[in-house]
Amino acid sequence: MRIEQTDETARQLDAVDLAILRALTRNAEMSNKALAQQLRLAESTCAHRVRSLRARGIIRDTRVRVDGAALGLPLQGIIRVRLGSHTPEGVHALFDALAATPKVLQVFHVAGVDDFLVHVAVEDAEALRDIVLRHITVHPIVRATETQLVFELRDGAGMLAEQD
Amino acid sequence: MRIEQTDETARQLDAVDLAILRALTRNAEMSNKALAQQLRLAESTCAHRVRSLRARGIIRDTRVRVDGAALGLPLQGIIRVRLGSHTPEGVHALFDALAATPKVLQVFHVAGVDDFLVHVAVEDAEALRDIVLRHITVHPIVRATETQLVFELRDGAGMLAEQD
DNA sequence: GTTGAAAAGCGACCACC
DNA sequence: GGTGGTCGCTTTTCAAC
Repeated sequence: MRIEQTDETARQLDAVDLAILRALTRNAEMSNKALAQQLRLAESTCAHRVRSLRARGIIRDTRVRVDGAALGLPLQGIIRVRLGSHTPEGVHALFDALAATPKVLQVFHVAGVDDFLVHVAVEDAEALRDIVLRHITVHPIVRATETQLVFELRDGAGMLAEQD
Repeated sequence: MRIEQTDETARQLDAVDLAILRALTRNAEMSNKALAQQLRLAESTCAHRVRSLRARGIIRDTRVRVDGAALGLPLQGIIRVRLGSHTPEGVHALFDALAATPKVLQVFHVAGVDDFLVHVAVEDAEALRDIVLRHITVHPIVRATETQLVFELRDGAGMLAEQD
């Protein structure tokens, strides 16, 4: 584990903070007691650190992750969206509409070949078509879409991985 | 809220289960007591439901989300990866390597124009180039990459949204 | 910033409906 | 499947280092 901090934002995070973030990023159900034991801290110290990380906004929130298949949404897709016009109002309105669409998990507003990448979870191929036709290409601003089926989605090593 | 369940997998999830999932998907820090009050359930009933959802794998896990900018990784990108050959061993090995790369948040294995979409968080443009050159295009199986900068990433309405 | 010890709150379990 | 009560543990708080 690297101890010294290099850049200005990370300077306020020491090795203990990073260890806490690593643990809670893997499993946030862990009790404060267990976390303190693992890091060889007093329970009160550990609780204090965690509260501070939340207060500073470094820990944004805590969420459960739901199994899509168990919910009847076994299929995932990425819909690449290209626009025909790019007025700020039009782009923002579409962004809002995409994010508000049921079964949409994440919306990436990107620079590059595409304008948006829409990650969705659906029950079957027909539901996927429904989203594309009834929620995306209905917007006149959308010039073209291209849908990619997700075979598998894995978590990466993440922001807190040791450098290699 | 729709009460009746239509498809077979969701049949085992009633309106109360869905309400629990909706709440914990937004904020998993909520205490069992608060959750029970919100849903007008007895605390023991509520706890029983939540434990059952976990045991059945419908709730996969609980995680904190960390602010990338606060950690010194303010830039996000999507790297689209196309392969030159598609042997199962080669594809799997690359999948493993991508998921194990520091600063990689998610890896999508997809069908379509591309083979993988790699979502990364980095400190600056040079770090992005480093990932592409030193962790992705180094693999001989990779034919081409195309990088898209992420302007903004929003959560969608999600799997539990009411149908519209 | 860190610690240990008391007080307050919470969740696990039980018999019962 | 849902209810209310008791017990044991965890978290919070606080004075002190």
